[in-house]
Amino acid sequence: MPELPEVETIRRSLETELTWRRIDAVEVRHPRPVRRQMRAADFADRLRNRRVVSLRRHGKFLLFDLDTDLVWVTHLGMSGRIQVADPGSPEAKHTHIVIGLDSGRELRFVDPRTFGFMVVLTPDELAESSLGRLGPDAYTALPRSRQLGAALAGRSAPIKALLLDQSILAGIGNIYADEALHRSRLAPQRPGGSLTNDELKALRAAIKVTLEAGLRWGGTSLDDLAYLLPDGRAGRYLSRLRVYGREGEACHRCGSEIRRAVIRSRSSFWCPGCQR
DNA sequence: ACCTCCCTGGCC
DNA sequence: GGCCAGGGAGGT
Repeated sequence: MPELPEVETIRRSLETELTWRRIDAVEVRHPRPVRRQMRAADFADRLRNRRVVSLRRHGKFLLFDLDTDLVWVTHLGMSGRIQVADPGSPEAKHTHIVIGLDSGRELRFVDPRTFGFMVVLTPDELAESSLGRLGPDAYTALPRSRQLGAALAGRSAPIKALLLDQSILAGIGNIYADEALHRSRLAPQRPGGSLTNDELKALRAAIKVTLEAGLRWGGTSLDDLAYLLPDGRAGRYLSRLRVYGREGEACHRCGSEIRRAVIRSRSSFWCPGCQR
């Protein structure tokens, strides 16, 4: 499940393949991935003959700037993958969108669960979209602990739920939220507004270190391989996870048994021994 | 601020 | 055959 480190890894690996490439052909085979396009036909019409100028990311959203003022937005959802391949090479099941490039290669959007989407937006549409309500990027614009505290002040919701709220911080998902909380020794159930200044500092530092670690290892590919790099390689952070998916195993820090609980209908893993 | 739904592959 | 994974939109 692509979170910030996975999406950033994908963005970086696409940069050489896409920058200044012209889009020659657009084939949409399944309507659902373009559901966010107000007029479905706009997707292909707005992409065709445009060049990709730059590749940006905000939270889990990929933003490809075109040589007009249009922005090609991609969200990978739960199971979305972007592949760049030679036309005619074997296609993955659930290849929903195929975009031909003037390099002779093609970009394929593959997404079994179809939670992901692609859409091409004008600046106005972009501002009005959910991207306009995104909080600061958790990696490139991580707020100081003071600002983080201000955002969490008065909130009784569990800190785990607030870390997943993209309007507070953009880019953290279920895995990195649990990992950052373990690093900061905070229990996921703690009310967001209950964190002391020292705890806020620890949390901020933990978010930074956790995202950097994820990035360094190319992100987390779970056993389902829902997330893979565009060249098909897997991220290698899975074996370094400290709590996520480790229910019943020993905490590397204190030896206690990792527990799992459902918080806001999401699995949370934490160590009752060293997270308070 | 919270709940439900969307979707398929994989596993029991 | 049924359940689980879960990001984000939309509704209340």
